[in-house]
Amino acid sequence: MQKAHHPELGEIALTEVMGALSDPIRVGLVRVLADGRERGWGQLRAPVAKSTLSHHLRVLRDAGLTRTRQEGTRCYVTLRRDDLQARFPGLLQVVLSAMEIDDVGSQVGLRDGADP
Amino acid sequence: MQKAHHPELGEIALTEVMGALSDPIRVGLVRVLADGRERGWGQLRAPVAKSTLSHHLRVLRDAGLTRTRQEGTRCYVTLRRDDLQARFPGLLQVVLSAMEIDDVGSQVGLRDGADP
DNA sequence: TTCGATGTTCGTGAAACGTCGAACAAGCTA
DNA sequence: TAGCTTGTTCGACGTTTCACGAACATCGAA
Repeated sequence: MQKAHHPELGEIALTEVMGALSDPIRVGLVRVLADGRERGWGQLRAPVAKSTLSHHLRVLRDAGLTRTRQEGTRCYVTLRRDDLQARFPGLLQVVLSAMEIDDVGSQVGLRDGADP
Repeated sequence: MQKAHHPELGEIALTEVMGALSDPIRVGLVRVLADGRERGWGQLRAPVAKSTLSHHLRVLRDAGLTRTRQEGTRCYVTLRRDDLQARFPGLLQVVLSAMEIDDVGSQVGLRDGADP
């Protein structure tokens, strides 16, 4: 496990963000993280193999949507709300609303036992 | 040339919209159409072969972002601003702003002679 | 009717994507 | 030390995407 790359604020590209949000699993992950709380990798529940989940989290990270922090063998993920707001004002908010409207990504959630 | 399929308002899917906006050429096309005016196919200028341009316009159409109208052998394209606003309020506006910020899609424009 | 202009469709190829299981690396724990 | 847990990485596979030129269909003009 090596240190993950996170794009700087100014490096966040719109087309990458859009591409990252073009997959239901990833949209679901963003929805789960939408409340701004940090979540452990293990708390995330998605109907894919763990290698696939790792891949999707990487895409989100590379696009600048999330930040991953490592602690021992565990990882914690957060949505980069402030950075996104600074880079593309209003985008995240509106996209989160759109996710609700379309109810996309609802197959992703938190493992039982995670606090709401 | 057969009649193109346009998704209904309620059929417009967020992930498809996002996917459609994950390509610089298509973002550029949306920017060109952002003022709400109808544009002829021939007015559009993009650094790709015409078959490729046709492909991109199809992706935009299938995603519900644009509407294509046929008149004789010519096609006219418009952005479905009202439909998008109804389906995902605020999304288009915010994305258009983000396009400006990132200056993505500026390689696409109008052919000389088209009124601003 | 013949010609030219206009887009779409087809065939192709290269690249990217989503998915999986297996293998791996790194750090706790016993 | 050995073993377990956690997540990443590595092929492999099939699908999708983007790109092009060529062929085609359709309509208007000559």
